[in-house]
Amino acid sequence: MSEVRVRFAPSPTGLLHVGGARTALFNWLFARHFGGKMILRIEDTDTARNTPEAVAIIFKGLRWLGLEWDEGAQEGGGNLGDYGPYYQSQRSAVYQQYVTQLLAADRAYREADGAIRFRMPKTPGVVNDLICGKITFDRTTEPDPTIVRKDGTPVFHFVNVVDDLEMRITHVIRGEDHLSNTHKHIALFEALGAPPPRYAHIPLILNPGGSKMSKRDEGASIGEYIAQGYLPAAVRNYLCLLGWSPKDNREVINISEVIEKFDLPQINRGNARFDINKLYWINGEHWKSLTVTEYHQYARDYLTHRGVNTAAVDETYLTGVLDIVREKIKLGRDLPDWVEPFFNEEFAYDEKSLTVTLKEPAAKSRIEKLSAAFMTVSEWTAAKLEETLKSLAAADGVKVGAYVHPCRAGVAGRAVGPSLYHMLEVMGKERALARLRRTLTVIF
RNA sequence: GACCCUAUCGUCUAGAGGCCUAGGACACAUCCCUUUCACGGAUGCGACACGGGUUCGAAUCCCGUUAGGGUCGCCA
Repeated sequence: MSEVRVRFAPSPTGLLHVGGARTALFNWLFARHFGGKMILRIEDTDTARNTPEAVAIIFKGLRWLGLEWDEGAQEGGGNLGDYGPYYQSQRSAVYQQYVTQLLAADRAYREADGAIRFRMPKTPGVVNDLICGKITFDRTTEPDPTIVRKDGTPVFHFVNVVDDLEMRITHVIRGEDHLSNTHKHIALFEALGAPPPRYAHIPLILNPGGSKMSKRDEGASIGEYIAQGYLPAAVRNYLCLLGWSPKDNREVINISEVIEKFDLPQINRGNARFDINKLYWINGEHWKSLTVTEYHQYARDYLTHRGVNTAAVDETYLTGVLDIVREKIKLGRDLPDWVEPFFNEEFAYDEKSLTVTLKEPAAKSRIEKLSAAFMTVSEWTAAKLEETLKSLAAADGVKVGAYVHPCRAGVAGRAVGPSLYHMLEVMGKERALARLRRTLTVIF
C-alpha cells in the first residue's frame, strides 16, 4: 500500500464539535497506526461564518487534544505541505480548472441561469465502505447534482472531491451522515479520471436524547472541556471509546496503545450516545494518574486562568493546599471552590457550619479547648494534631466528630473538606490559631 | 415520502454457531472503611427489540416486522 494520507476537513463554525473532534481523532489514529500523514483542510467557503476567530478555535481544539497534523492549514492562514493551499477560500482557481475539464468532456452542463450540473450516471452506484461494507445505490431517479451555483461559486460535494483528489487523499474517514452522498463523490472521481479514495464512515455521536448531537447540546463543544478543566488525555480517551474498544474490558487506556491497536474494520456500526458522566469518571482516572509535578502545573495554570492569583500565595502553602485538595476532585472546574477558604483569611461560613455545627451548645468551649491545646502542641504535624484532638475528645467522653466538626468549621468555614488534620498541618500553627480566634469573635 | 445505516443492561461496550443460566465499565442501590465529603472495597439491580426460518444447537447466519438514526440543497 502506498503512503496513507487522511484528512480532517472542518468548516469553521465557531466551535470544534465533539463529533468533529472524534472524526479528527479517528483520522489521526489511522494515520499514526499506518505511519501515514494527517492533513488538515479548512472548508471555509461559507464567508458568513468564516472568521479568523472561528478558524483559530479549530486549531486550538486540535492542538489541545494532541491531534497534530503533518500537513495542511496552519495558524494565521499559513500552509504547510506540497498540495496546498489548504484553505478552500484560496483554491478557486483549482476548482475552476476542474469545472472546465468536466464541461469539456461533457460530464457537466450549464443551466440557463448559469449554474452547472454534473451528469449523474444512471448506473447503480456502488460504495465499498471499509466500515459499512458494500452498499449499492439505485440512481435511476437521481437528479443531476449542482456543482457550481449560478453565482459562480462551487458547492461542497464538488470542492470536497477536487480537494481530496488534488491532495492525494487515500482514505476518507468521516461521519456516517455523508454515507448517502458518497456514491456521488465516487462518480465525480470517475468523471475526473481519478481513482477514488477508500471510504470509511464512522457512526454518529448522538445526544442523550438520541438524535444527532448539535452545537446547542450540552458538552458539544471542545471549548467547554478546556474551560471546565478537563484533561485533554481524558477527553481523547473517552472519544476513543465512542465506537471503538480495546476489547479487553479496559476503559482507561494509553493513547500509544490505541494507536497500536486501532484499525477501521473493528469500528462499531451503530451510533453512540454521548455520556458526560462517563467522561467525568474517566477524567477522574486520568486526574489520579497525573504526576505531582504535572498536577501542580495544571492546577496553577487553571487557577490562574480562573482569576485566582496563585503568585500571591506562599509557594509551600500553595502546593500543600493543592496536594490535600487533589483527592477531593476530578476536574479543574472544582479547584477554585475547594481552594478558596485556604487563601482567604476572611473566609465565609457555609450553611451547615452556621446553622448546625457552630450552633451546638458545646461548640464554643470545644474550639476554646482546641485552641489552648494546639497552642502547646509539641510538633505541628497531622499525626500530633490528631493525637491532641482525640485525647480531648476522650477526656470529654465524646466522639472525635464532636471536636472535628467545629474545628473544621472554625478553621475553614466549611462542613466538608479534606482531612482536618492535614488541613491544619498545611495551614500552619499561626494561621490555624488565628482562624480559630476569628471564629470565636465573629460567631460567638 | 423515497433511499441508506443500525439494533446486547438506562448509557458505552465484550460477544464473529456450542466457552453465554450473556462478561466489563459508567450511573443507580445497599453495606464496609471513615472526622465530613470523596476515594477505595464488597454486594445488588439491570439487556440479546419482535416474529419466522437455517442448524443437533443462534445474541451470533437469512428473511420480515418494529424502532432509532442519517441522507435526499444552487448548506457545509
